Amino acid sequence: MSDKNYVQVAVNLPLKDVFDYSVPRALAHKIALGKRVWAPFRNNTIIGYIVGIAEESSISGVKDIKDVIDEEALLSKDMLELTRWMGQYYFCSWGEAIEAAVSGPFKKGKTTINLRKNTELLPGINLEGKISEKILSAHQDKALLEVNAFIKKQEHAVFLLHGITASGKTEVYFGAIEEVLKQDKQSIVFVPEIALTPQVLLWFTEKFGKDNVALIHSRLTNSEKFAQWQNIKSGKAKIIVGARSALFSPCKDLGLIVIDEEHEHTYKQEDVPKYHLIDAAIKRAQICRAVVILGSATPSLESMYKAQRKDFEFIELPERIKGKNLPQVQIVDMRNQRRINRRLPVISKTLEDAVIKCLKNKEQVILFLNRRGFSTFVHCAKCGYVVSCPRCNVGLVYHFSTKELLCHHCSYRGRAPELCPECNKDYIRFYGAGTEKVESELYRLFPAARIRRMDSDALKDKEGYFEIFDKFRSGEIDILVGTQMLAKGLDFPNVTLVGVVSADVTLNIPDFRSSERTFSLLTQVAGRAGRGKSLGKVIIQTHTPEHYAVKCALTHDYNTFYAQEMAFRKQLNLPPYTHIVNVVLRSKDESKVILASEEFTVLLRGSNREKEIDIVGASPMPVPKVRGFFRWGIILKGENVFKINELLKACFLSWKHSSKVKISVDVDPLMVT
DNA sequence: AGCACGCCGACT
DNA sequence: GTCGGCGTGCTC
Repeated sequence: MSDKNYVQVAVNLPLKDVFDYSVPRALAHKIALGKRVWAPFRNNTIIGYIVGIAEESSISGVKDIKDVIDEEALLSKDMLELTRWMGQYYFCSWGEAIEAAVSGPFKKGKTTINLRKNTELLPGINLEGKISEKILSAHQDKALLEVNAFIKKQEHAVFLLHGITASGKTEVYFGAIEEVLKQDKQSIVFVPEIALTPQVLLWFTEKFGKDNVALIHSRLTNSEKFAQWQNIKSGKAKIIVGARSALFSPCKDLGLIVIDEEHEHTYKQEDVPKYHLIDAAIKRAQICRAVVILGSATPSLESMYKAQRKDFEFIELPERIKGKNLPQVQIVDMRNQRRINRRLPVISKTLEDAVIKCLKNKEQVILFLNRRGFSTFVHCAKCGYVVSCPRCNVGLVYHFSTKELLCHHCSYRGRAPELCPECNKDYIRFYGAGTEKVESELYRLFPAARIRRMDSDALKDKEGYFEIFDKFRSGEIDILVGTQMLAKGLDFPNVTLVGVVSADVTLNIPDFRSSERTFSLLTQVAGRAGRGKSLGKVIIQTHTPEHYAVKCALTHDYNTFYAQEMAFRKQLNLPPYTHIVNVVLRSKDESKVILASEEFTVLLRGSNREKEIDIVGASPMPVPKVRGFFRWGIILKGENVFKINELLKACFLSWKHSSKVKISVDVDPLMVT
């Protein structure tokens, strides 16, 4: 019998994947895959993860590991496989991917944590869980039957559940989870934002009892995370509700993954490893033969495309439940509005009248504008000077509440100049409306109404997300104005009017997905109207009423939107027909970034022998300067991410660049040009 | 990434 | 002289 003398160890550095270490005899019995070790590295000791065990090593001068940290493996075999795939797909090291999978309480080599008393999810509430028999619609019933067939077979499959707003997707999730429970397996349910977890948690605890439900998201304390982690690991918690990080829940036996609002961009992690939850969750489900349900009223083109290619099973819920009719949508062409003092009104006469009617009927109104602040454009009317961020060069936004100019890229703060810094004249003028401006207009137009603003600025003081929503639901607020955080799937039965102050904000973002974002946002926002007894109404103000994203939202027509948008993507060879890998170079020294990106582009082009990969760039990023760093990007397009990554890896190996230039790689980025 | 080494210019 | 900025190479 030969000794297990060597281990392969992954470390949290952007380096090669694994390092070999020898195992001293005294530690030999403690070695196992997925355990952490203390490893000598250069002249200090770092944490490593055992990802392989071998009888020999080709490395000369291997060092002994110093200690084995864990009694029991921290990472399961499945988790090692998942993280290895993540590293390969998202162009980071295995160790970096593992680091993302390690929960807070286990960071820095910790193995346990003192539990604080109050780690209960819903303190004071004692929910037993009542399996209430809801009568499903024919469509829901059919959907559930299809999903449960796979769950029963314990076979992996991905379902795309396209259900219009208020079509009862949740009931399908419930039914699938019940089926998984019969097998004594676990389910993970993802929601796009931490702010939504309490609501969803409540639904699930009401249904399944609070002992069966766990919660995972990044804002829990380490003590709370540890308690939840243990409940999941032991198999006690059967349903895990969570945000993105719940992907790494240490499930004993995972049978189902539900991703609600699958089109949401928050499912993409913005820092390394820059993974997309959908792809990573599908990978995890493949590994453990679990079923995945992706639910949305406006599926991402990526998911819909896969459904059409039969990579995903496709299910539709085409009707709203029990007589909740789709709201009537009306478009107001802002180009036809009468100017007042040479300015276009923020709120059109049509919208104003509709609000008045609502208030008269004691109904509630949601006004939506995806832009914070008061004035989004501050300039000198005499010489044209635009007040911009010194670190990012983008226009500063005037915030009325703080009387400050704020950079929405880097949070730079400054005072609004009284005289133009360029020509010294008293002609500084404020243009462009944000949520604060809408709020002040509302006070002017409807002095008797109870108005509240909800955006990330408003949440900073006194009231939180939930308090405002509670007050709105209980009728203490008549008009709620805010950014896209209002669009999420919450129910307000008394809301009969939803106004989109400007559909153009999202439409004009210079990104190839701006139409998709706009259509989906308009549809989601419109879905907030008419959830109660009375018919809802939606008013969309825009300067481009002829745009297909706006037109399709008008008629709730996903299929037409999909067809048009796909034609556009096909023409430009964009996702979902291809995959994009974005290489971003940044430096405080502008000439160094330009030089490096041009050099690297030449290198990439030279190595791209088969011409399989489309190389675009190098060019400055849409926001070329952020926090004083100049940014240039190279876009790589191809059908196969692994092939793009191969090319990248080869070029990185044969290229030395200035240490002043930092490089990051984003696979399947959400934003490019 | 983070650190040591070695090369240059420019200052008490 | 020597301090420090920066490119280069390496980490089992």
